[in-house]
Amino acid sequence: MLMSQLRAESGVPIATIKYYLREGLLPPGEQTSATRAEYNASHVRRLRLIRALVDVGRLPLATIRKIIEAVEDEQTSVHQMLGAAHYALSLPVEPAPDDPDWQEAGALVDEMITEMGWVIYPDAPTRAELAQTLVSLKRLGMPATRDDLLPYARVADELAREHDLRKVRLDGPRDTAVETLVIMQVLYGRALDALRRLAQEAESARIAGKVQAATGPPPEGD
Amino acid sequence: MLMSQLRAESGVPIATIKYYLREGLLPPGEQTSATRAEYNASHVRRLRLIRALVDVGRLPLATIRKIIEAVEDEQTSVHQMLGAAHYALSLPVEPAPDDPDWQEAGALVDEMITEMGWVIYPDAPTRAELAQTLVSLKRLGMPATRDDLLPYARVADELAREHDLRKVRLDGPRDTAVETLVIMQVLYGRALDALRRLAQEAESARIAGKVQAATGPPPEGD
DNA sequence: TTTCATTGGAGAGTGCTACTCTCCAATGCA
DNA sequence: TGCATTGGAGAGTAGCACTCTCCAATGAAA
Repeated sequence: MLMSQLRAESGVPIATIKYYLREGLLPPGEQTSATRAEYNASHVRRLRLIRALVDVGRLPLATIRKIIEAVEDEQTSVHQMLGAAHYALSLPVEPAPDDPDWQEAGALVDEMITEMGWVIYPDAPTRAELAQTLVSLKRLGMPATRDDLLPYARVADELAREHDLRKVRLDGPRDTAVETLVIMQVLYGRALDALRRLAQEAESARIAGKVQAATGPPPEGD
Repeated sequence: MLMSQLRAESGVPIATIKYYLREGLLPPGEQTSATRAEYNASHVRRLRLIRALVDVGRLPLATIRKIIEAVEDEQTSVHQMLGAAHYALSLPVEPAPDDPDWQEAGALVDEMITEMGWVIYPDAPTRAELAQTLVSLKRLGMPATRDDLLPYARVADELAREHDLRKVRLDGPRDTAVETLVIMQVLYGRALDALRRLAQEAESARIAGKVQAATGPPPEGD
């Protein structure tokens, strides 16, 4: 498959494909002559993954590249790749160990992890990310208590056990496993986000008893 | 409160405050002379809201502005404001009515909404956003069925009913209600995202029976 | 009363991301 | 032989979110 066919299959413009090649997001094709390279179905698949993570998942290319690098490093196990993917997906947070709010938030996160019986790497960046979110909530005058947080944790646990990880074939090919996992995390995350909005809208309409007022578009859209 | 004090209270640099004023994200202070304006606690609160939505929620300023405009329009009811906020929060999606994948996804979304007993405005952009996510999943070779989706919908419904909206005082002041709602949607959304990652990590570690390998940092961080 | 740092405001400039465009020589199909 | 296509490199662009510079008016301090 030549680049123009890759473009046709994936829908991604050639200039963008060239850019992804340069950035290392897409592995080079097999060079058949000085001006020809052969691409295959894995390239199409990779392009579709990138586009889904960019368009739907709103992930920056730097994050996608980190995930792809982990996938392509033959040294890492499937579980290390999962760790690397989670590492890449968490927002960078600078811890403020002197801030009492930060300490309190960290303690709450740890307490909740214990309560849920989760075994988590102590330095997992996701811990810090969650703590940061709790700090923000407190600053906004809406501190989250243990009881506020636990329902969300239980729901996350249920979804991870019963659904997210059920789709991932951990014994299958390495790249497929992490790809599936990232897709479950990111795209189902987006779906869950949208579903929460739909549920909120429905519930708000129910409370208000008047549907149209609750759901009309704003005065001016774009 | 002068601008320099507003800066001290909120932690936001003066140049940025000025920028937010220009962009209409922050209402002007009360002008007391040609070179002096008085700010108050509502300005501090607004700045904290903006920073939380930017830093934690990763929302673009354009989205935040739309939400703020809805809040500040005295004409709209609390429920219209909720609609406007959801409208602003949904990713822009261009529908492809000719695409069979799109039609199938839309049908699945409608079926699920009916199944959940939700009453949703027919043109709600969140519908289209969810449909778009389903199309992406299909393109990636992981089509979501009714049974894949319903558990997530049930979870969203439970959280909206039992937690998200419980915190919102719909009978209270307009601005507070929408602010609370947006915070619940966006910040708890981030928290849920992080919790799902923690739960996945814990579950993956449980399956693998080896914690360290699953959670170590990637070969090179930044 | 005279400094002189501060203030509000406007405009231009910056850094980053994610492309997108232009150019070019080598190639390979017609 | 002719000429569009290809791969590759570099520069250019658009949008976003600031950030910097400048300025005259001001008001607190000396």
